[in-house]
Order: sequence, then structure tokens, then C-alpha cells
Amino acid sequence: MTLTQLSAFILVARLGSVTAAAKALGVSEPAVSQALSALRHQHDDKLVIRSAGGMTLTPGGSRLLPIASQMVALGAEADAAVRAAQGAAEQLRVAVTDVIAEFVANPLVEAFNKRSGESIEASSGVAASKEMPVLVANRLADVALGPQMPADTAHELSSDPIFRCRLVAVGSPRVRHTGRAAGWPWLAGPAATDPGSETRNVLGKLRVPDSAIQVFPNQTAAWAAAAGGAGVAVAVEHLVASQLQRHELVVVPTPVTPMSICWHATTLTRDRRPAGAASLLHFLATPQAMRMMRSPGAGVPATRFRPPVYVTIWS
Amino acid sequence: MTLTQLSAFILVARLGSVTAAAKALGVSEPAVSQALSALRHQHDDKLVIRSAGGMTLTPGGSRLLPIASQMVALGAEADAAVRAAQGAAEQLRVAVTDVIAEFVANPLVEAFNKRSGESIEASSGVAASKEMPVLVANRLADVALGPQMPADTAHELSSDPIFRCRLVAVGSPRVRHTGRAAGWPWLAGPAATDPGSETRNVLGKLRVPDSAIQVFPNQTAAWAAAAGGAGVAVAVEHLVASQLQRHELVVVPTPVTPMSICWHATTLTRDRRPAGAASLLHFLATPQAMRMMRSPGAGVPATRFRPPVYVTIWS
DNA sequence: TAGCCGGATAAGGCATCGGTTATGTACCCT
DNA sequence: AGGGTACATAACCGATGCCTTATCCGGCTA
Repeated sequence: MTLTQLSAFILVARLGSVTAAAKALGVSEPAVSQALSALRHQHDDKLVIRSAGGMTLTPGGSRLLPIASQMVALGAEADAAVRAAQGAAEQLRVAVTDVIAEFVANPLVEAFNKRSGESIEASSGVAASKEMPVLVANRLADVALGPQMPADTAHELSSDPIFRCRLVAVGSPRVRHTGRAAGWPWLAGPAATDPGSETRNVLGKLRVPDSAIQVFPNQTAAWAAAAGGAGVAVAVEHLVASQLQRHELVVVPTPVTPMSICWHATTLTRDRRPAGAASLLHFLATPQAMRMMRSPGAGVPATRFRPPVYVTIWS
Repeated sequence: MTLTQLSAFILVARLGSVTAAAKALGVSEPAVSQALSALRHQHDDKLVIRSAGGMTLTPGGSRLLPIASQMVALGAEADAAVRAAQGAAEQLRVAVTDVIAEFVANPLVEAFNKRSGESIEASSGVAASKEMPVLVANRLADVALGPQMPADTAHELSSDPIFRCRLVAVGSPRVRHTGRAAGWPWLAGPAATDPGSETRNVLGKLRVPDSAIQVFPNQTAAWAAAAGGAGVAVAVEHLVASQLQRHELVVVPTPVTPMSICWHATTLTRDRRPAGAASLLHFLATPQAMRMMRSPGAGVPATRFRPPVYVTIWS
């Protein structure tokens, strides 16, 4: 499976014709046909089949197309990325958990970039807690912000505390939540799907069944739904401070909350840590960074906004 | 640049040693050394250099590593995806704008999947409005939900209205917004960075400068900040109904709002439309779907939640 | 300074890729 | 049924990929 073969397949799928694809690629028709044949043999699937109105995708082909597309796109991107890096700023990749991504990652990264001038360019990506040690150990991320990492067997990683806060359960002031917490309807952000997250930890300790958890596309939406009376949500206390103050939400006591937690920054051990990572760790200890972690939901200027990227690993 | 070469590079970067990488791959040391050499020549960058404590990445190499990683991972995924598709459900890819993704895409897709039994498996991805025609025309998405698409020159696409609603500006009831709208602080979700979105359209018509726009990671967060008095936000009226009713937000009049808009579903023209797409269009016209688009922010069960995926195109 | 270790390079062999031209075969359309 | 269009296959060939063994070179250490 080579990139040229995939390109041929993509064009056939997009244009609905082998000959058109060949013309687009500037090669003979059998060249494309053969590339297709190679892919078909390897995957043991026709991928595209003749039908009225051009070649159409088989189920297998329609799965392959987006993947192939991305691979080819990445191939082009690879070239550009390396070229752009010649004499460019050091790049710092920060993996963060879902909650941190939603509330503090963007302003934090933005401030760090501004502070370090043109020399470092940090960017953040969302990752599951369980993946973070792997991401950092394998150099796919330089720093991870999230729960404390278990001491690494090979002593390759170090986890430093950066911010202490409390987890609480919150609900609408107009609804009384009584009885066993496991029986309440629970509302959560994507963090609830991360087995290593503190949110998940709380739900687990309360023995809340999956069927009682409604997951929202982001944490703020879950809290808004809780304010509307739809159920109870796990929240980082200081991040809902304004809703608590305005009495849109109230704290609901449970057997395990309030719970003290501490965000940690995980990196390689000091000797093998890149300069940018060390610099970020230093920044995280400044009053400016503390202030940003404490005050939730500051936006970033339109020109600097980056949509969240989900980081993936390959095992 | 082949996948084997990239794999070799990845392992060298991760393990910090050519020989270790060779051992891991089960080949001789010159094999990986040579693969590395090929990449270095192609990109005209050393990528990894000898240094104390193993091979370390150059700036170029550190840009390449995540891309290479993803390519190799996708290579493995491709195989699995096609195999899994043999005799599996038809896959329907729905591209949606940011606002739709945040509020209605998940419940809608979930309900559609349930309704169509095991035969169709729909999934949604976020895309910029401008990219949607390209995504659909190139078979990278089967259906796009968003603003109306301009009539396609080649008459390949058709855009059908599915839901009519109103855009308003909202702010805190405790703050008076007077004077020119362009002077107010504006709070927005990622939609503000999509040049083709209705939100962007409103901000443009009001001549709000970029510097006056704070972008939040999601729309709900922007509204929460507006409720806190930080500024004014563009909102789809029925999606903030509950906040309006609870008087956390009030409508702020502007010269261009309230503005009537209409969400559209864009697909290939009927004759070349896949069966699943036709089925979804039909579903979108049902009262059940209408209800879901009208009532904002329903969560989905934990087991069915999918984090948002940003769809990209390759030109 | 000699020796060693780890990476780079050289040279050679086999397989595959990626292209060509020529030919076969399925399907649509009078 | 016949012709035309479009995809698949065959046969061939040069370039490259990918692996081997052998050798070279640059740093570190005894």
C-alpha cells in the first residue's frame, strides 16, 4: 500500500471514473487500473465497483477513502512541515485532558507564546489520561497536563504538581437530589469517557452506571443542562464559581465530594527534557499562569484561536 | 517517502538509537540507517542528530514525527477499517458546522442510527462552511448540514432547507449595551472563525473588528461568559431559550438582528446520492428530528458519545 | 594513541512499484 | 446482433525500495 496507489484510488472514488482519474494524474489508464488492482488484492475488497453513473464505493471502499485521503494529505503536509521548520521557532506540543483543554489550555498556551517571544511556539491537543505517559515517553508530546501519572517503571517521566483544586457535584437550586447518588441522572462532558480522568473516578466511586450518564459535547453544556434541572454534574469548583455565585447552580454533597485533586505537568525527566518544556514548567509556576488556571473561560483573540485537536497514538 | 521509511524514522526518534530501532524492527542496522538517509535527502534535513543521551530531533524532525506517526497509524487503520466493513453497516458521514455539531448533531445522528437499525451507521464531523461543498462533491462526506450552499456550477450538489430559525444577539440582563454594536466586546464560539458561517456573517455586517472578538472553545462557554457580563454574543434564538427564560441572558437588539436563517442539508443531486444520504434527508423532515433541532443540548449515552472530529480536505 | 562503539556509506541482490503498449471483456446503446 | 465505451489484464521494463554483508569514520575511553 503506497501513497501513489492510494492517490489513484482517491481520484477514482472522487471522480467516479478510472479514465478521468488517469487523465487527472497525467498517466495512462492501465496505470491507475493497476494501482487499484494492487489495493484490491491487498485488502481483498473491490473498493469501487462499476455502477450506473460511475464507479461507486463499496462499504470497504467508503471506509478506506477518508483514511487514504488523510494519509495523502499528511504526506504533503510532511514536506511542508519540515521545510517550514528550517530556522523556525521551537515547537512545543502540550497534551491536555478534556477539562483543561476547554477552560485553561488556550489562554495558557497563548500567554506562554506571547511571553516567550518568537522562540517557542506551543500548541495544545486533547488526549486521554491513559495515553499521556505514552505520548510523552514517545516524544509525541513534550508536556502533558492532567492527573498525576503513576511513577514510571523506567523512571523516564516526572510528574510535577501545578495546581490544586476541588471537585464537587453541582445541580439546579430548584431541584432536590436525595437518595443514593448512583440513582441520579448524571450529566458530563467528554471527560466522562476518559477512564483515567478525575471525573470518571468520581462517577466510578459513586458506582454510577453508564446508563445514568448523559455525555455532552463539552463540559459547559453539561453544566448548563444541570442548571436547567436535568441532573447532576461533576465540576471543578472554581470553574463553576460564577454560576454558583449567581445561584444558577448549587453544590450537591455526595459521599466522595468535595474531593481534592491536583493537576500535574508530566514531562521527561530533567536531563532529557527539551528546553521548551522546561520553560513551560517554569511558566506554569508564575502568578500569571496561576491566575489563568483560577479564572475560568477566558476567550482568546479571534486570530489566535485554534480548534481542539484530538491527539492519537500508535501502539 | 514510504511508510517503512517513516516507521524507521519514528522508531529511531522514539528509542533514541538506530541500532535499537533496527532490533525492534527485526532488521539489520544499515537498513534503518538507509531508510533514514533516504528521508534526510528528500527533506534536506538531518531530522535526527547524534547527541549526548541518544539521537535527538532537529526542529524539522520534531515537526515530521507527529505527522509520520499519524501516517503509519492510519496505514494500520486502513487495513482494519476495510476488513471491518466486509458485510458491515453502510457508513454515512455527515459534515456539520460548528454550532450544529455542538447542539444537535450528536442526538440527531444517534436517533437516526437507532431508527435505521443495523443497516446504517452515521457519524458526524465538524467542517468549515466553505469546505462543505468540496467535501460532499468529493465524496469525503455524504451529507453536509449548515448554511445554504451557492448553486453549484456543475449542478452536482443540491441544498435542501431543513430547519428555519433566528439569530439574535444576547448579553447579561445586568449590563446595558448602548452605542454602536461594533464597539461592544463580542464573545463567540469557533463559528466566528468560519468565514462562511452565519455568526461570522452577522459580525461582518456589524463591522465588528477582529480585535473586539474573543473566541471561546465552544458556543456554550461564550454564552456563559456573556451571562457573566463580559460582552455580547451571537446566538441561535431557540438554543438559548432556557437561558432567556431564566433571565440569565437577554436579547440585545442590533441593526441586523434578529435575523432569519435556515439550516440546509447539502448532498449530491438525487440520481447520484447514496441510499443512506437519501434516508437521512427523509429522517430530517420527520417530527422527531424537528423536535431534536428545536430542543437544545440533549446529551447522548456515555457509550455512544463520539468526540468531535475536525474534517479536513486535501486540495 | 589504540581500541571500541555506534552510525554512515558502499555494493549487490531480489522484489515491487509504477509506468508503458497491446489485448481481453463486460456493459450500454442504438 | 453489432459497435463503442470503459474497465481489467497481460507482458514488459526501468527505477526504486528494502534488505543483506562489508567497510569506513567520528567520538569516547582505557
